[in-house]
Amino acid sequence: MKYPNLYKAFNKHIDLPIDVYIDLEDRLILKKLDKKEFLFREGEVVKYLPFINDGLMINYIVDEDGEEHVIQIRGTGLWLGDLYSFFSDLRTRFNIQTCQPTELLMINHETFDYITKNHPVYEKFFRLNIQEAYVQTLNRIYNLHSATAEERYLELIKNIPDLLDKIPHYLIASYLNIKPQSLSRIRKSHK
Amino acid sequence: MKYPNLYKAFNKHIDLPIDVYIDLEDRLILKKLDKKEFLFREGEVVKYLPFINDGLMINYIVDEDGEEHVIQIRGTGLWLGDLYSFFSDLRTRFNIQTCQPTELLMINHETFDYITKNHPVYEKFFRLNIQEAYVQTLNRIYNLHSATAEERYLELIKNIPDLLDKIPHYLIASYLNIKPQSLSRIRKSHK
DNA sequence: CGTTCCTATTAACATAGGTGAATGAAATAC
DNA sequence: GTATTTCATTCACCTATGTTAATAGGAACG
Repeated sequence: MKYPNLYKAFNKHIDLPIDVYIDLEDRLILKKLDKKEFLFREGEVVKYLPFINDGLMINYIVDEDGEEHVIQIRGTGLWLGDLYSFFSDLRTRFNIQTCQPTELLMINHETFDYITKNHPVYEKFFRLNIQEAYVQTLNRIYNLHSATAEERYLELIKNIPDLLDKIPHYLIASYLNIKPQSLSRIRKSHK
Repeated sequence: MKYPNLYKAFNKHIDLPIDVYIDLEDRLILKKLDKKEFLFREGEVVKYLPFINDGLMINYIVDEDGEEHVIQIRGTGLWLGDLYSFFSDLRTRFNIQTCQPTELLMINHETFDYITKNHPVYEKFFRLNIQEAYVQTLNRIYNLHSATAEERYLELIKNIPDLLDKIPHYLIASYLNIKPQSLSRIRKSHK
């Protein structure tokens, strides 16, 4: 087994026999990106389902004023791409970029069709995986509605204590839906 | 065919043969709720996948201060429940309530297992359906990040012009993440 | 039918967070 | 190693939205 992180990620939702896993592992596309590299950008059609085997990435959208809005921050052991673009063949709205050198394991359409056809358990996995991501984003909306900027900041660094060292503060500010100046102000009041 | 709305909803994502649809339709549980009735509440384990055949519902979470935060508003032709609770058997955080008399078509576990086993196309449908909902919530986060309260209001009434007549303004305000007083203020400036 | 409660609106005031500008530190480029 | 850009921080000031309170119209209820 070359990628235990991936195997572990599958087994969070389903019981995956080793040989069924290996059948997929042999077909994965390995991709290594440097810091600040793009996996894909707005306007492209996404051709892969990417799993972050090691690293850290963000998903952001640029608005009409050219401002970047960080929608997701995800690291090792998680998936981050655009399922919708992948499955619909429509252009994505998202920009997916690394925050540090990152190793990705990617599934293309051919492999996805092969594994779901031959091992239906994978279809179930992807359904459960998306469900979890979906509920997470609903909770994120609740968080944006019910918590102040300060509370969101404290919760974030509680969940990911070393995040401040790993990615620029202005991206964290964007994720928290505040300006870098406000993040500074909040951080100052907690020193 | 008793429920063309449902058949149409399936065919948005997949090609569903009539007989495969009928096999499901015969197993649906029909539920009629009055205005302001609950489909389920926080703390319950959700036993059904509910489709809104006719009506309007909201999903809200109550915070520690007792304040309600409307996370979703969904009407005829859409699904609204808690997939995560349904599939994980864990208690839900959500309160799902009608805003007007509503007719629901519900799938229980037995039926879900039966139809996905006998007609794999349904498994695919639910995956695609969740994906769409997931991308919608990501866009909602983007909207909360990039648009002002006023812009969110204008976009909402553009998309659902008669919403103001259908549900209390304080629920719309909550969905927009503002107070009723602010909604009044915004509405006043657009008369 | 009047009473009670709930909702929407308005206004005066308060505040969290935004804006713009200045500074220095750190990263990157040459 | 120096020059240049990028990033984090601070400050003074501003604005959108929250807060509190008062009012009034309707719906629900006995």
